Amino acid sequence: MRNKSAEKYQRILDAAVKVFAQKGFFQSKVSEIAKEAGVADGTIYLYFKNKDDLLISIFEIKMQEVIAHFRAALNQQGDAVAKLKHLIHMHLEEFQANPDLAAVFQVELRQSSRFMHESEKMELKLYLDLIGEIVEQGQREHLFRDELPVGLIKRFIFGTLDEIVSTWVLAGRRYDLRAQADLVVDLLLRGVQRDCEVRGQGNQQQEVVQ
Amino acid sequence: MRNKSAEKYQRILDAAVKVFAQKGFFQSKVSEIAKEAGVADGTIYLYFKNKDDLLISIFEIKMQEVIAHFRAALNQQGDAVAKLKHLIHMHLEEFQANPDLAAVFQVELRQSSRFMHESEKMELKLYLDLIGEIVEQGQREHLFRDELPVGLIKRFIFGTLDEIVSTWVLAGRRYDLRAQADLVVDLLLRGVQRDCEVRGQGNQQQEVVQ
Amino acid sequence: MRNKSAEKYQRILDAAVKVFAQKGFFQSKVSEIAKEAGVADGTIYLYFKNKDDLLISIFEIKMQEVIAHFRAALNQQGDAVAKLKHLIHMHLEEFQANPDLAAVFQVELRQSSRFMHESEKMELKLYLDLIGEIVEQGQREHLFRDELPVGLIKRFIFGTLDEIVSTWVLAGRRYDLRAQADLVVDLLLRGVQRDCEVRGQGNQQQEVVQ
Amino acid sequence: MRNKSAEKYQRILDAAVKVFAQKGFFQSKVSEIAKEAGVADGTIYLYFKNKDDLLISIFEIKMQEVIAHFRAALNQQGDAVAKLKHLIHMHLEEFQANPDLAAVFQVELRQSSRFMHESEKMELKLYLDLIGEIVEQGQREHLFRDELPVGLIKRFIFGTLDEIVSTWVLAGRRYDLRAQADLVVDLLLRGVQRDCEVRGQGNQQQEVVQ
DNA sequence: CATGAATGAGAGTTCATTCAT
DNA sequence: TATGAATGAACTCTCATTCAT
Repeated sequence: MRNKSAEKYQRILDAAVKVFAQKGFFQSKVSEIAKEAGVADGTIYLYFKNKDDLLISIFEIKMQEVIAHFRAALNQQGDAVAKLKHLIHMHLEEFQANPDLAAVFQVELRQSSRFMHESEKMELKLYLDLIGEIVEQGQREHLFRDELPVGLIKRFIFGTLDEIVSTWVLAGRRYDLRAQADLVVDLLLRGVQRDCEVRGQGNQQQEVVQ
Repeated sequence: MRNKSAEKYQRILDAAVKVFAQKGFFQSKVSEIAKEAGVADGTIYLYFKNKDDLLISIFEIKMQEVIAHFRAALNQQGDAVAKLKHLIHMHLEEFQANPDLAAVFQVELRQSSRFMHESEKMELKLYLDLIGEIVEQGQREHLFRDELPVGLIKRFIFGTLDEIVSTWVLAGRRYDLRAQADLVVDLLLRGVQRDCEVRGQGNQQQEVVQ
Repeated sequence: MRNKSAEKYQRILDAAVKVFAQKGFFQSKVSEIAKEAGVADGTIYLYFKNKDDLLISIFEIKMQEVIAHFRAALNQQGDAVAKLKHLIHMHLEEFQANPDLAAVFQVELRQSSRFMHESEKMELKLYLDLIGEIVEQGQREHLFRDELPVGLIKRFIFGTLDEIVSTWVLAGRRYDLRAQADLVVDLLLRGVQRDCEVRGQGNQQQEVVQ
Repeated sequence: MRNKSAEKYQRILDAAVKVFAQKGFFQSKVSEIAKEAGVADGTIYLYFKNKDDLLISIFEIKMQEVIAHFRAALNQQGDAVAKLKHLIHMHLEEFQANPDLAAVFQVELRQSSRFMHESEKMELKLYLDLIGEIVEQGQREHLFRDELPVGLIKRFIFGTLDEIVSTWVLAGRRYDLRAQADLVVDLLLRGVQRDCEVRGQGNQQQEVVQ
């Protein structure tokens, strides 16, 4: 029972990701998602409150998974610079590997009035916290500029990553997102690292947007 | 005649900005916009093809105005660093001064499938070009790192600004956007300037996000 | 399930016949038909593509029924003259018995641009074929003038019947349509029968139009 | 003034015939007719009460012209048989020469609820009267069967002509309508003429529908 | 738990008609 | 008379949600 339920819940969620990614939130019909998931329309309402809830749930579930996964991986890393590098790589790789999810996160999710206008987004805060912890560690380790407020820096880092992914999604996900990872690392570190230790890391450069 | 028409077109456009900003694109009813503009529902269709066209037109018209205005202002500035600083300030001030417009640009516009999926967005390209010109000038003047591809840098700059504004909009436009200008200037310049000339500009810091 | 669906389909079809007959196609609202059928507006769209399709379907379904019914009845008759007489009687009786259907066929159906302009009307062709077969049989039996082209004669017969019914409908269906049957038989037979065998059949006469 | 007005009235009427014929009554927009006539939308309402009135007026005006014209021409003819033959020829030639008018009369006019449902149609009665007079003359001259009621015979004649024209219009006006005139004359005369004088007129036959 | 037929509120859009100029 | 911008009532169709089976 448990498992069957959980499996159907998952199937609906995956179908929703796929359909939302393809058609956009408002263009997606509940009946399409149902068909994609191989269930009846009404069944969806046994697992989710409504269409909006379906979208929000995608975000919440996936973010929880991602945060748990990232947090575990970061514990394997040493100093803040190493952690930040790793986070950036994982962030980009995650979306590269799940392009439909990327589309939903970067575009469709923002079409849910509930998501956009309610200030909840607990999971987003948790992700920002994850970044914030790295920044704080970096400042404690005297690797990061400590005159910068953490609240701003974590948003700066997240914002850059978010923008990179959005641009990639809107450009049709045609180029290799991971290839930009090192460059992004370079740019972000230049912004946040203390002066002495920076200079002369990345001069890598490959595939370029247009 | 001319003026009356133009004035009504403007009134509808402004009403649409206001209503879209308040309610979101899909939640906004054409009849609400009509009422806000003080015209009949049908009148809107004398000036715009449909609801989608209304949204797209807001973007196009406003971008054209902004680009013309910014370009003129930038011509008053000297080197690329001065120009970039000024652009950043203008960008943030513009949205600060027109918060409804900011909401439409950063959130609602992305809800128009036509806007998101059609690769047009000519005006957006023109704005990126404007940034690109500054970057190229900076590289010619040996002020900006020339090993970085212009296409990426201009997106990096735009992306950061875009994200800053989006964050502000989504946070309820409660803090002073312009106050972040100098910090953003600092962060972005650190990323793009050549090593020697950077260091030790901004350590300013004021109002902070949350 | 089967039956419930079929029954609802039928109910909507009958309601449409009634409303179209009363108000005319363009004056009929889908919501009126729904109310008449005792279903929700949206239900109609589960069974018919749109309002136009509803009208076309009335024609197709009813014609299929009529053609099958007529063809079976005609097989009971002997020579072409007997068959033609019987067809005329059945044609007029059918509409007399279903005055709403008559109104839809003779007036409203011609208001559907799809019906009027698309050259389909397969069922109409099938009905003309039915008449054509009688004419051909009549020519084979040397009962009908064989110098006349079948294509014209069958249209002449159908046209006369069609006109008789239209006149009756437009006159408010106030008189007895069947009473004209024998006269029509007389007139049509005079037109198509070979010279020798005609003369002196009908001198019947009763109820007269106005 | 008079003339200018009359000329504009005429222009609008002609434009309406053309547009109604092309698009059908309900698909025709008043603004299209205005453009075709080279006047402003509002101007039409100076000459006609509304869209329906425009359609009715086409019928009335044209019928008045036709009746006057036909009546004059028929006075040149001798007996009822000659007159009927001439009427049939004129009827078919008139529509052949004005195909747009034919489309409006045979199809679009029946889409005006006012035309179809109001029992007025004075002009139609006048035309039926014209035919009726021929029939009465024919009975007086002992050329036509006098056991048949005039009311029926005139409708039979009109109905046949009407059907012939309708069939031609609905078939796309692709064949020569006049070519059928003699055949129609033959068929109709067989129906209404007294037995002795008929037989052996038409064996003509040419172009045939499909 | 699952189904999917049925619901019905709701919104975008059209277009005949008006009326200030 | 003539204009044509403005009006706003009205209608078709969609689709999230429900509930009897």
